[in-house]
Amino acid sequence: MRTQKTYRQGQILKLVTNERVTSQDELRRRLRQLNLRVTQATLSRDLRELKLVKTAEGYKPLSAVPEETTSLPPLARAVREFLLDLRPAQNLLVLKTPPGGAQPLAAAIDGERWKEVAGTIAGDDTVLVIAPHRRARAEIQRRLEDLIR
Amino acid sequence: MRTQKTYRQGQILKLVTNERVTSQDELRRRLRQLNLRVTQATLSRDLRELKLVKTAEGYKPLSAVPEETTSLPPLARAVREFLLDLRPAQNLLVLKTPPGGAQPLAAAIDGERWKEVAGTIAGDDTVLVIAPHRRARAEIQRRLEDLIR
DNA sequence: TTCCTTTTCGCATAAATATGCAACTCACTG
DNA sequence: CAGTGAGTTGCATATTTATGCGAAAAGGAA
Repeated sequence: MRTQKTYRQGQILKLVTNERVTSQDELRRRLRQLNLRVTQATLSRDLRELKLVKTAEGYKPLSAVPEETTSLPPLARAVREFLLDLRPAQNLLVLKTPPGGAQPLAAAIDGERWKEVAGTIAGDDTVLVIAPHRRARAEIQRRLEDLIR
Repeated sequence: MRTQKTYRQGQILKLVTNERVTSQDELRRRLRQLNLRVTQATLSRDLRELKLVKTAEGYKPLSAVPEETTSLPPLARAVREFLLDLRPAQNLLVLKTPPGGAQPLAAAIDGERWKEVAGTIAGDDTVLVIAPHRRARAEIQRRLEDLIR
């Protein structure tokens, strides 16, 4: 039966997109209800072939996700690429980057034209972000930290 | 040190997008070279927070991959949604679907206007695809099977 | 058919990942 | 300050996933 595998993988796709399946063993049990009996080992192989990945919310397709980097807004990209450390100091925020990363990161922040940012000063591996007051600094910090994830 | 975690996750992002990291333990060793010492357990938590998933090619971001379904060409979507089984018979191809799935699947195939397809007939849960000859049938079969993955 | 090659799959187990729990650190509060 | 609560981490271990290998099945060729 050549179509056995194809059929099974079709079912897997269907199951996985419709409900939350969080382990291969759970998937195995669901398939058994459809009268498909296979081992976890086979499912491990199937999932790889189908490019389904395990997430906190169950298995999901990963068809097209090569370079998310190229599709991100500039600041998000810069933060992901350069921001190594971030520390608050009153109304200031000190950002650390790898050598040479400060200028591009500062430029990206400037580019956002956030009203909370009074200005930035970039050295080689450090950016100083100046906010009018602590409250503003906290907000900037929050936004940057959100971008990291 | 509140920024410890943030810093580490920044490094993880950087590492993972630049090189191929295939296990948490490997990631742990790479981080150690940067003088970041944490256990695999912590990395497991970090990866989840960063929404990085394990793929055959290493860890990858899963930020934007909610509904691939909506962005797929119609046939690919229909195949994924409805095609349960596929069996060749000379110059014919018999496709099985869940009840009611045959019409939409057949419509999607028709929509492709493949020259190898002489025509289709759709019942309730079965589609018959008619090809001019075996060779053409094989080609259609191949394309459909490719779409499954 | 019969023989050969390729693919699929289970078994057993290795490898990798997730998590309950307790320790520790901060930031605050009374 | 002591006390409280939230957040972070390591440890130990449970749970989950991957894989080497051999058996069986499928697909072709002659």
